[in-house]
Amino acid sequence: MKTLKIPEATVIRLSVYSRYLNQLENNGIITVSSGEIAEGVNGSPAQVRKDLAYFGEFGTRGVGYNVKDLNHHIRKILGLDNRWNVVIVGAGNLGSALTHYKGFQERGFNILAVFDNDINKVGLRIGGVPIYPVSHLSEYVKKEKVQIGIVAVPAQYAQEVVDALVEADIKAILNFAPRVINIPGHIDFRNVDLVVNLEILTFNMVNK
Amino acid sequence: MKTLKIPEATVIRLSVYSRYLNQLENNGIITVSSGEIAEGVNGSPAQVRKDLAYFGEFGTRGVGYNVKDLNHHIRKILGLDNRWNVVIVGAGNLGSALTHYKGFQERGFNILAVFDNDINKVGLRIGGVPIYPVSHLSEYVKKEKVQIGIVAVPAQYAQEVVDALVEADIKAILNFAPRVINIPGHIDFRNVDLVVNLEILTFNMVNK
DNA sequence: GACTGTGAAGCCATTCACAGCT
DNA sequence: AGCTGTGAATGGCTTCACAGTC
Repeated sequence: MKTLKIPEATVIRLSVYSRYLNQLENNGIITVSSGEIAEGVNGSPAQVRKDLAYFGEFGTRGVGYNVKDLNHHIRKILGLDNRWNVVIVGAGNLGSALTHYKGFQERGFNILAVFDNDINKVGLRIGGVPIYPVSHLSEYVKKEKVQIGIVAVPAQYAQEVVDALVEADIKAILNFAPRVINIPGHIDFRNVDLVVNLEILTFNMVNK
Repeated sequence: MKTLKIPEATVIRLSVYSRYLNQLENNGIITVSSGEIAEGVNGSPAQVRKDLAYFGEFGTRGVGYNVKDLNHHIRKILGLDNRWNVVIVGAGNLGSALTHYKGFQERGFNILAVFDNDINKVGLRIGGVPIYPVSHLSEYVKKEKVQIGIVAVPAQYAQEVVDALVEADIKAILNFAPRVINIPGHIDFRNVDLVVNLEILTFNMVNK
């Protein structure tokens, strides 16, 4: 749809703007300026305006932005105007925590099922979400039209889990396993690497 | 120490290179070229060389890099030549998962304690790590020389927990709460935002 | 007067291409 | 011949500054 290339940093900020706008909406605030948004998210006014300008003209000169309208636009831009089906692979500590995580539901993500190979976990539920064996993963993803897979298995199993998701024609994957993953370019893929994040902190502490 | 400004992207890649070099070391591989590293981490050879060149000359022309030496250098650059004391605030699902997470210990992070206000959790242990009340947080951080705090509390408590860590003169904070945090500039601070990561994926799926 | 939208400038990171070693 | 180290070129993101609108 959009052909113009959008910086990933802009997309990240849009998500943060949206969360801030939710807050303003809850406080009954009608109008907001780029400067106020900037203050609320620790950014700059010019950045806010530039980010929004990629997608249209949402504001009124001399006035600012309508909070509700703008938030609606941003949610639509982010694809949050309808809900997404998600599965989590790995029912260990991290997988369980992600399954319980309230923030996903609130933002339009339906966590449909968790997959694990531990025979003692299969059949149980995590906060209402059923646990199935990994052998059923591909079939389930196809049948239930799951678009997003979250990988929270130990590093050595991550590639095979990703392969199974790819085979099932998943659209996007969020990977928590600390391992370089090979994946065809047409699938959206992101890593969340907990150790790397800590090591950036130690680097900064040591090099100053 | 290092005055030259290093791109954050470079630091992230160094952490990934180091993990890949561990793998090579375990496989008994002695020498590696920038091209092989690039292949192993889905990067480019020029990028690998440029990243390393910020910190010195670690390779031999015509030959490549000594795996063990290079890994040692990178770990030192990242500040991993000695261990770090870490506390986790929040003993909920996410805090528990992070406490159990094996990857931290392996890379030199000692998780000393977890803090929570739930009276039913205080006094218990998570995989051997004791849970203390949040009221003891500042005192503990000072006394035990904790350098890194991980914040895994609900969003509405995140700022006050951060304030307590700042007051205790913590050096760095990794925040998992989906909330904009205000923090003095001299403290190293990073967000890991799970929802934002999913929303980047949905943005990419919708806009193609 | 206030605030948005945007071309231009400035800044930063990545890629290129080749000189320099082994 | 092979591979590193690096200045130069390119590409991309952010900031600036102001014209346009209410």
